[in-house]
Amino acid sequence: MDFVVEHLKKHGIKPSVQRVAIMRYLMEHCTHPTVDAIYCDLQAQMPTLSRTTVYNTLSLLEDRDALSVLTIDSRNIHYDGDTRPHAHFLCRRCRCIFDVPIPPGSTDAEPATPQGFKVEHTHLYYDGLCDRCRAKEN
Amino acid sequence: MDFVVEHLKKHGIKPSVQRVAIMRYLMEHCTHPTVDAIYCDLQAQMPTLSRTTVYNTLSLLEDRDALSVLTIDSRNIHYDGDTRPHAHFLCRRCRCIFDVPIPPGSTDAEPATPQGFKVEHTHLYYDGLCDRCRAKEN
DNA sequence: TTATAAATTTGAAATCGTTACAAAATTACA
DNA sequence: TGTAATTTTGTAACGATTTCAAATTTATAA
Repeated sequence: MDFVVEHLKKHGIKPSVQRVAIMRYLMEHCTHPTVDAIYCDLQAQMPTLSRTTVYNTLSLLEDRDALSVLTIDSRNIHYDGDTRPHAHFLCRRCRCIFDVPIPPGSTDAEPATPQGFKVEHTHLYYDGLCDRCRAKEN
Repeated sequence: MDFVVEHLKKHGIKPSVQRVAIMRYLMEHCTHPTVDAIYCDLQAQMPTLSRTTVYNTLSLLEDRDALSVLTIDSRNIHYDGDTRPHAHFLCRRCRCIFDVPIPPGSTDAEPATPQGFKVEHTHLYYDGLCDRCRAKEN
């Protein structure tokens, strides 16, 4: 079975044409796309696709933990189809988001949240300048 | 000299009445306020304060690293006058943001960013349920 | 002090991302 | 095949943020 359909089913989501297309887009692109990027790219092949459907679907995927929501960029929400643990880096100049491995030491560190708190997700974000932009900056 | 004025000067910011009021608000409240919270609260004492000034000032403070911008909540940007390293927890139910100490092990862990990248800020975010909401959830 | 320039603040209008909602289309099921 | 449930769609509304030019305040020089 298609790995995208399988992924949706595993998270209790009925695989409609639109949902599969959106989930596939997320799993096949490592660009951490915004709603708009997903909508614009997919609309080329699915002319009837609605922006609302993209919003609805991403919201559903989020609720079922089938994707990761990146809030690293204050200007736009980005989405990541790769839910395995990894950190992210946002370049403040080109505004690209890069995947970064979690530093070895910090993986095992337990969140120091107060008693009774239930941690469901952890996000490690960096920002600064990527190599290209760092060169251009001077 | 007033510690707020001092803080602004240290970051190369001319301490106007509005800037001091906004920076003071951030330093005296540990609520991680939104633009709206800052604006509404301060307007009670400063009736002529403009929303645009709050936006302008927060943007200036961010550029000069005089505050910390929290992107943990996808619905709203929050601001933190405490720039010392610490993590944050967002409750998905009450949407409160809590300060969390950085877990001992992870502090020294160097970011595993690619060669040539310049890390300027690090953010560690958790989300889930706070103790109160966890109790109510059932 | 007074005049002039520079910096800051203000409010209105525009913009942009997101949500609400009801109708249309599709899918599941009796 | 008919009916109910689910999903998708497009429009309108909403809310946060930005733009922008005028008004105000502050700094500087005569």
